[in-house]
Amino acid sequence: MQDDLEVVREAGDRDGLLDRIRRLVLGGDFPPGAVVPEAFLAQEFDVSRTPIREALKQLQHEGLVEIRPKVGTFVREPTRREIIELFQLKESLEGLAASLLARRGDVQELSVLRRNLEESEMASLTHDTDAYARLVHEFHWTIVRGSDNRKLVEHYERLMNQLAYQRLVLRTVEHPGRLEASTREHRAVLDMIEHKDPFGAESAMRNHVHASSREALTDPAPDRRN
Amino acid sequence: MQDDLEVVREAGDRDGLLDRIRRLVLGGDFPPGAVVPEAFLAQEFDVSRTPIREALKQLQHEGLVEIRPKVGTFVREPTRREIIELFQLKESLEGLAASLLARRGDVQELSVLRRNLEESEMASLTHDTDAYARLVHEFHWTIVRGSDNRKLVEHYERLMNQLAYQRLVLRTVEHPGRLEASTREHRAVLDMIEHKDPFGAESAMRNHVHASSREALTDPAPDRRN
DNA sequence: AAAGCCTATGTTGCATGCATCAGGGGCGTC
DNA sequence: GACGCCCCTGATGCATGCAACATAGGCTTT
Repeated sequence: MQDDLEVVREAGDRDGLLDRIRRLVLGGDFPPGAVVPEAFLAQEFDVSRTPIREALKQLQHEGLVEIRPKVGTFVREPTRREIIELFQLKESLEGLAASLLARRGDVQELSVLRRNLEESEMASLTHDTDAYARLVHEFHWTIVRGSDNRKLVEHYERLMNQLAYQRLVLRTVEHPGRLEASTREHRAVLDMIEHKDPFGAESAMRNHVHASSREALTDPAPDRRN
Repeated sequence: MQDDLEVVREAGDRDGLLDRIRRLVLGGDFPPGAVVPEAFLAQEFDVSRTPIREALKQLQHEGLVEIRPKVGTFVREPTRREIIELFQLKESLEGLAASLLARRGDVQELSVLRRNLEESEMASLTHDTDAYARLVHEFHWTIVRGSDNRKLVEHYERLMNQLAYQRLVLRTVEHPGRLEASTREHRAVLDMIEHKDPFGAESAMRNHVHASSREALTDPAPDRRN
């Protein structure tokens, strides 16, 4: 049930080098805006600069870093505007995913989602926000994977990488009352999927994402620099 | 009004090398499934293999080629299933774009779209399918760009690259009666946008994409190998 | 003749070296 | 003291060379 997506190694990806560097960047080990010298990464991963450069170029393509020619590679922090744009996309893609899953009506996914929802309610009651954030993450991913549309999964993955989801989800979860509302919305989505109502599922999911995005974009940790 | 998107050169992209190789691959100059040796491209573009490799890795990431480690780079032809998946995404993304444009109600884009629609009707009457295909292409791109959501544009671009649009659009256009129906659907979309009705615009656009995708996936040039 | 091994070849994967250039700091000038 | 010029440093961008490996084809063996 864990991230067994993308088990396939990219060509020549020395033991998943791309993934490791991506985690380094996403993990916030580097302050956003900081430079990430190729030589440092090369030494860090004990390879030459060549494969490092290839990986960095991919990360640039993914929008995670910015490579300023002849200057260096910088960790890219999405602007507020980009976050809004990404949430609009998220709403659309997850809506599609919910719709497709509802149409398929796959029992396998449904039981996973039901179980997830139960655990979420538990975490909600005990106010275990960490567990809750993790469960939300799994809930959404399960639905996206359940769409059985690999291209959708790929695009969603790119999207989520750029959103640096973890922090934002935590923000959302910390809003008073949001946690309970979120759970209700999840249940609504699951209901619609169980009723095999693609349109309703899409609508419910979009409502949910929209709501959570509004919370993610307000108050806690203002950080209005962008 | 031409593809002035992505004018910015990627870092170290020796004069748009990535774009040039992408065009080579998309242009069908290589038979799908054929190998594209790095050495050949290196000679072709008069650079060393290093920047070629970087570009090829990106193309793999875009899903346009497949790099089999230690074997070679192969032009990737989407399977029928992938085409279906991509059209589902297309429907969703263009629906979002239409919705956003309708909400913005930008006059600039509207006049472009009106003009495009007029020309389309001309091409429809004279059965100039080439011109029609080009106009359809512009119509959709104008709406996507008009969404004023750059991330959406980026994802759409990736999507369309994988769809090798040209061929499929031509297929669609060659369906009897489809050409007129397509024009009507375009008008419906534009109407909704002009009325600043996001929901209606999204719906109209999704209907249109869905219809055209159904045609694109049937009869002409069966090619059921996948 | 069929099957299996083995070598030959073409290609990739990566390390290394060098040219190039952006930016910073020091110096001189006004 | 402020401004501007110039060199210097550090990093990148790319070419090149070599090792490793997947595949094909022939050869041997049964």
